[in-house]
Amino acid sequence: MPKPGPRLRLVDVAERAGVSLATASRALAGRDGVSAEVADRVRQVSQELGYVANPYARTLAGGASSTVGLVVHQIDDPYFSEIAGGVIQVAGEQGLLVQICHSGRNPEHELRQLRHLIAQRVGIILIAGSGYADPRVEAEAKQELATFQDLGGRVAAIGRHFLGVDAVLPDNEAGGLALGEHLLGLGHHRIAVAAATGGLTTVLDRLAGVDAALRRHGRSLDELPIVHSDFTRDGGRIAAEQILRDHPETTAILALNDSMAIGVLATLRAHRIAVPERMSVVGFNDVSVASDLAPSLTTVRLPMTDMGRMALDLALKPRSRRARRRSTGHTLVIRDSTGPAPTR
Amino acid sequence: MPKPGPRLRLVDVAERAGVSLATASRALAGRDGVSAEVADRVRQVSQELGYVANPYARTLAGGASSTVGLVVHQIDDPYFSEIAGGVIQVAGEQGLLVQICHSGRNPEHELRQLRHLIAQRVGIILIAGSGYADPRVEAEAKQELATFQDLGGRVAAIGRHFLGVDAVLPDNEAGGLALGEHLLGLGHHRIAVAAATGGLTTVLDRLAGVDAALRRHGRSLDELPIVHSDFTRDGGRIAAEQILRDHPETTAILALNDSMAIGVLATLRAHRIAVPERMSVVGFNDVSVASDLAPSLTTVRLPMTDMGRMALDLALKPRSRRARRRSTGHTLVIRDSTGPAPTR
DNA sequence: GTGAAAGCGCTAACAA
DNA sequence: TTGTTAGCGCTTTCAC
Repeated sequence: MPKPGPRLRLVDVAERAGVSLATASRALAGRDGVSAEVADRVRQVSQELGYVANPYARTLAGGASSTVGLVVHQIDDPYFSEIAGGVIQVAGEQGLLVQICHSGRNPEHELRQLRHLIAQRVGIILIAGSGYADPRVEAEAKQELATFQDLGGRVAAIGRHFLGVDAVLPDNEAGGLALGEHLLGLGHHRIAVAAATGGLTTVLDRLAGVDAALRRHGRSLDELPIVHSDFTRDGGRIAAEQILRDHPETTAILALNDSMAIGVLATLRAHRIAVPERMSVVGFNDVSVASDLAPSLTTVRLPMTDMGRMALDLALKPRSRRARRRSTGHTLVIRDSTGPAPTR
Repeated sequence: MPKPGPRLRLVDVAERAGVSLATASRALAGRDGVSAEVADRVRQVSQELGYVANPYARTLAGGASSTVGLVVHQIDDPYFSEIAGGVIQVAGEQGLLVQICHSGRNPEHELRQLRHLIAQRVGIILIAGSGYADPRVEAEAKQELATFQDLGGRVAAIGRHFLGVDAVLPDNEAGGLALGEHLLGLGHHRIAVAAATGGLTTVLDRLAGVDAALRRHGRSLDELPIVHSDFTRDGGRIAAEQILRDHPETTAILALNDSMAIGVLATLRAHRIAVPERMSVVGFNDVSVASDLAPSLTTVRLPMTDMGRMALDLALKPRSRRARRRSTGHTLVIRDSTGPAPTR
């Protein structure tokens, strides 16, 4: 592995500006104890020379770590890549670097990544993706993050409530409610749910929303077939096959995210089942391709890019006594994959 | 921004193992000059204590930088997020960190990002996305990367030939040829091309392939309408609108990437033009949704995830005298968006 | 307001 | 084979 070469150092800037190392450092850090003119001159010179501080030296000397660690399940899942896009935007504006690593939807692996990031002394950790309903699974990560924060690190979560850190929380329950109401409003009584594994809070929250909608109509989630699979297209395919086999009377499939909905649509197409004439389908998230599918997908829009931005914004604020929570809002986007329940 | 807290240091490990700092350093780095037993004991102790080296101190002291800088146009473009997925996989296996930044399809911004990464002392730079046909545009980046390499950095490009560095090169020309042959074989004579801006080598290479196919049939690219737009869905929409307006006799649209093809399909759907009965459409890349569109998209598959892996693999090898080139291979994937040219 | 000097934790010469 | 020591480039006391 390569070694860094000789480059512009702060002394060079200081020399050119005719000040001491310490003054130059203060000026560039924007700390006070430097006269305005001197500070300006230093910044000017630094600009001209194209000086960029060596982050290793800076961090080692007890300065700020300017790197953000972002933990996602899988970067090539559009949900996460859009979030990452938002994070990278803000980071770019702030001159921060973003390190991305995969947790692979696996709590143990996630914990390893977390520890690695902490050992690497990142300044900020952003952790995205559903949390686990079982508090024991979250406990270690929570502990690790708490220690990290006590040592001065900053943390924000995206889509997890039980980590004891600042969090951006998608409107999962409200979104589930909106989808449920939408399908019920179209006259669907035989609704099946394509869900991910039950241990995820995202799944539980979205289901709770659906349940709330059903209860408004004097029904409940218990009556619906819920097939548990993965939050992926393949998961959607598997769930759809099972629904078609075990619950042929179904007129609407509610997939708990868009990836699953895409898998559901593919399966229905393979079975030559008309959407929405014979079967309505809804997803969740509104990833960018949702509008380009055929039929285009009715779904709940979450502002993924903004969620990434919000998370980093939160983490850039000083830590507060209590963990902050930011709700994302949501929008029901009605497209062509849903229609009135077929009349028999 | 936070400061790192007090943590385990190498001296602590050395002390516990009853050796000096230097010996401990050597033992953990796996360098020789340490007896096997001592080395083992040090590693043992380090393990037990859960010691992880401080990368800032390590790098500052002239050690290896273990971070990889990955420059992509836009991480939430599936082409790039799949590449990033491959890079992150390999990096995870090697214990490397991946820093991702956006160039935003803008040579100047890309140059800034490059300089920033270099200033940040990353050890490896991976640069993905089409290069520019104008050598002057590439010149600065090329120069910057050459200097970086001379200082011991490693670089690999994905999809760019003119950077003078190791490169993973997608089969753009051969893929273009395959698509051209496919459409001509279906009897299409009125083919229009939805291309991105002409300054990109990817565009030129793919067009060259199409031209080669045409020439085999006694024709040439000059006869075809080529609409230049962006490598995005919106770009595809704009191009399709223009093609429909100016070249209504067209029976096949060849989009130079899948994003554009998706935009083209959306536009055709809006115009109620049947695909493939009245119009065939092809894309390029085979992003994962291509198979889930309706109609599913005929396209050329590039192994994006592998391309990411290959690029990092290349960069991890020692630099060779001449820049290496790895071709990716490609596969024509025929799906439902192409059919025989309509007979009049 | 400014400068001199002491580290931060590590690697790599240089000694032993 | 092992230990000692001088930096790497920066931030931050502590003097002035």
